[in-house]
Amino acid sequence: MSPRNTDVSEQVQALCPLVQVMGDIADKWTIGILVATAHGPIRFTELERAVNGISRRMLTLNLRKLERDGLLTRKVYPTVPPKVEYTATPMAMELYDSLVGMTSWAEKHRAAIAAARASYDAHRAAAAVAS
Amino acid sequence: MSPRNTDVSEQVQALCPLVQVMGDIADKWTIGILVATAHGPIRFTELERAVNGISRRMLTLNLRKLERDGLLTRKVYPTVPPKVEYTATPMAMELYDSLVGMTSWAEKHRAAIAAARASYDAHRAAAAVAS
DNA sequence: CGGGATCCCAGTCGATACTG
DNA sequence: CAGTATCGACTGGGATCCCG
Repeated sequence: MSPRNTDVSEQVQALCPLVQVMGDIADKWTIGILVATAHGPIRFTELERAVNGISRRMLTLNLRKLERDGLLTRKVYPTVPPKVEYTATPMAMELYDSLVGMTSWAEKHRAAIAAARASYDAHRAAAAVAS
Repeated sequence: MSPRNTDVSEQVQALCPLVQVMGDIADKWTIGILVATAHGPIRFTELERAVNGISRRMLTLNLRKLERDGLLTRKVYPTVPPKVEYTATPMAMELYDSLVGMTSWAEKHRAAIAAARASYDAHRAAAAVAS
């Protein structure tokens, strides 16, 4: 075995596919990409604009990851200039419903969350002064 | 303006609270913690075991983040030894339904995902040999 | 147009040790 | 028990250049 015991966590990952899968889905960009692709085939540059603030590199990386997981299909049209379309698979469409639930929840409660943060920060600032 | 144009993304973050909120929720550990806390008050060490593979540090960090966002309440019992309970707020309970949807989706499709990965990797390995 | 390859910094994470 | 503090390793992710 490896001298580093870092692989304890690797073993956990191996034993728990759920964590593995969720770790892939529940990442900063994946949700946005999935939501963007769920409305039908979409091109690379369209995605780049659709997913607020993502870089070309991260978009590519995430698209590959999702393609690998079988959530997206990549269709290349050998034209000039090239054209590539990404489409959500049925499996991804199933997930999409839960995703919509999350985003609508976020939209509904974002004001409350902002308020909670402000309150929390104010409280901690006061505590810092008192110290 | 700053010489670096890195802060373009910072501006995007500021303009889009949704991305901000989702970035917090859709992280590797948050989902697990939320699911674990949704079943009633739960103690720190119980959480540590419940959330598969999380380190003590990350647990603390995430708990603070969720508390700040108003999703968790932290109740301290000044006993010896100390006892701290974390409870999901109503807002978090609303989110919980979508979370369950995601995890059950993951559980349902994890085999298909594993197969897709294997197929994808095999395909790429073959392509590498052919090069 | 849709990437791949490389560089590199900043932040994040895990391991470990210490504390009330 | 429930954290905090510190440190080093790793990596996410932007910038940049290039290619079919």
